Amino acid sequence: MFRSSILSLPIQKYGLKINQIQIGIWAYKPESSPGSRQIQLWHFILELLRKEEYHEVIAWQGDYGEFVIKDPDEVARLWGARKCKPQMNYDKLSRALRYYYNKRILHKTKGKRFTYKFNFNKLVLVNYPFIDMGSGRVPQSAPPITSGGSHFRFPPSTPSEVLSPSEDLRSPGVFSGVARRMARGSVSDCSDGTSTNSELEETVGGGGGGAPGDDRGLGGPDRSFRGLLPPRMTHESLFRMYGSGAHLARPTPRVHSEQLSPFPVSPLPGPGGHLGPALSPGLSMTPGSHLPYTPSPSMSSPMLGSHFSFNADDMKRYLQAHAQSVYNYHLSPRAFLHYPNILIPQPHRPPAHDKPPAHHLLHAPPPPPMHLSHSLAGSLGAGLDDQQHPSPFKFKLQPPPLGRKQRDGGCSSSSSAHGQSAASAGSGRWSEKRCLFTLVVPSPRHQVEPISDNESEEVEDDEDDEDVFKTPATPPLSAGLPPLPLLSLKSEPGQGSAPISPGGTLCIPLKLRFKRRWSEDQKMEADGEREEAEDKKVRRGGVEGLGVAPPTQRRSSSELQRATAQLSLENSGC
DNA sequence: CGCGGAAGTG
DNA sequence: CACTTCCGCG
Repeated sequence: MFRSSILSLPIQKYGLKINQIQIGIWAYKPESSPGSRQIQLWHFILELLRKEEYHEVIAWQGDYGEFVIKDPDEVARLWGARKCKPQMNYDKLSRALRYYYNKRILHKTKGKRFTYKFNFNKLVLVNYPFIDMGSGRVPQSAPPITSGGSHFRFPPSTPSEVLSPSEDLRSPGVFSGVARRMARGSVSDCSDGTSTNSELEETVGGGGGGAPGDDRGLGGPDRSFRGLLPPRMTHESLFRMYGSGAHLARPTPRVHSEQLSPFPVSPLPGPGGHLGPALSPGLSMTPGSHLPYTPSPSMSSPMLGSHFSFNADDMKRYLQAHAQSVYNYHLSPRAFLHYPNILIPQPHRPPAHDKPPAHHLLHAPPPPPMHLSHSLAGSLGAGLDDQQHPSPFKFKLQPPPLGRKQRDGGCSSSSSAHGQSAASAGSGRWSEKRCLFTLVVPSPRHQVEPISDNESEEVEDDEDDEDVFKTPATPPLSAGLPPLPLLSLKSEPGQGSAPISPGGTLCIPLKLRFKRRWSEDQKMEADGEREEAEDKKVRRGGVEGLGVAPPTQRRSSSELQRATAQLSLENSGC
C-alpha cells in the first residue's frame, strides 16, 4: 500500500504544529486509487491557461490572476472530457468554480463575464510555469512563477479553509512511462466514449497540435518561462526564494530532484513528466546537489503513521521541498506570505546577478545554493530557537482541523489539543488532508508581539481582491501584495517603506521583517480566522466550531504550503 | 449570468 | 474531499 498508494496520492495539506506553531502542510493523501488521481479544476484551469492552444478558450486577462473564459462551453467540454463527465457544461463547471470561492482559491471578477480571478495570495504556486503564454508575453494577469514560496505562513488555527492540494507531481523518470502511456490515450477512453477528452490529452501527448512543447518542454528552456515573471518579480526574488536552493532534498532517491516534495513522489502519470523539475526555473534541480535527503520516516510516511519525528534538517528539506516543488500550485493562502524567513535578505543573493528578466533565470542553471533552505531553516531554527540545530522535532499528527464539512461531519479537530483524537477520528486513515503534527520543540521564543501595526495587509488580499478594485486604494502596501505574491514580500507595511522595489529587491531588515511578519501573521490570522469563520458563512459542521485553536497558538501558527507538481492534462483513465 | 443550498458520487 | 447535478433565486 504504501508505496503505490503513496505515490499516487495527491498532496494534502498537513498541519504542523511546531512549538505551538501550527503549520499546514500539504501532503499526499492516500487516494484510494492510485492511478486515478483526479485533477482538480483549478489545476486544470491553470493548465489551460498556460497552454497556447487554449488561449482562445481561456486566457489570462485583466488583473493579476484574472482570467477569462472565452468559450465557456469549450472549457466545460474540456473539463468534462478530462473528468469523463460528458454532461459537463458551463453551468456545472461554474458551480465548481463557485465552490472555490469558499476555499478562496478563486473570486469572481464582478462585472466581467466569465472572468474569474485566482487568489494567488492564497495559493502557492511554485514554479508554475507559465509557458507559452501565447504570444510570448505574459499578461500581467499571469501568475508568477513561483509564487508560492513566498507565502507561507503559519497557519492560524483554523485551517479550515485551506485549499486543496495539489496535484500531481510527477516524477519523471519513473513514471514517465506511465504517463506517456496515459497520455497516449490509453487512458483516455471515457466511458461515454466521447472523444472529447482527447483534446487535452492529445496535447499532452505531444500531439496536439499545438503545443507541444509545453509539457515536455523541459528541454526547451524556453518558452516556458518567458514571460512569466510578473513585473514585480525579479530574479532576485526568485533567487531568494528558490535560488539557492540548490540542494533540494530529494525525497526519494529515485526521483530526481524534482521531487521537491517532501513526500514521496507521486507517480502521477503524467504526460511524461514533462515539467519536470527542470522546469522550474527557480528551482534548480541541481543535479549534484541533492542533499542526501534521507527520507525521514516522517516524510516518507507521513501518511502512514501518526507519529513521527524528524530533525531540523529534515524540516528544512521538507520545507524546501515544498517550496520548490515543481510546479506546484498550492494553496495555502497566506501562508507563505507571512512566513518570516522565507524571504531572504538581499545579502544573500546568489551569485547570479539579478538580472532583469526572469528568463534568464529560468534558463540559468540552478543557482547554487539557495537560501531558501536557509531561510526555512532559519525560520525554524532561528525562529524557534536560534539556530538550526539539528534538534529533532517531533511531530505528532493531529487531526486536521478542518472543519468545514457540513455533512459528514467530520473531522474537526483543529486545534491543538486533540491531536490524537482527531487522528483517530480520521479513522486512522489519512484521509484527511491535513493532519496536525505537534511539534515539540524547545524554545519557541518568539512570541508574538502585539503589534498593531499592520493595517490591513493582506487581509484584504485574499479576500478581496475586490477590494483592490473597489478600494480607493491606498492600501497600504498590502495592495501591492496581492500582485506580487511571489516573493512575498508584500511590502512591508508601515515602516518598511521598502516595498519591494520593482526590481524585486526587497530589502528589509530581517528583524523588521520578522517583526512585521509576525505581527502580520497575527493579524492575518486573526483576520483569517475571522474570515474563515465568517467569511463564507462558515459552513463548518459541528464539531469544529469549538475547535478553533486558541488564540495563543494561533498566532504562531502558520501554514506551510506546498504544492506540487504539475498538472497533467491527461486524464486518468476514466 | 451568477449565486449558493442540497443531495449525490466515487 | 472535490466536485457533479439539480435547482430556485435575483
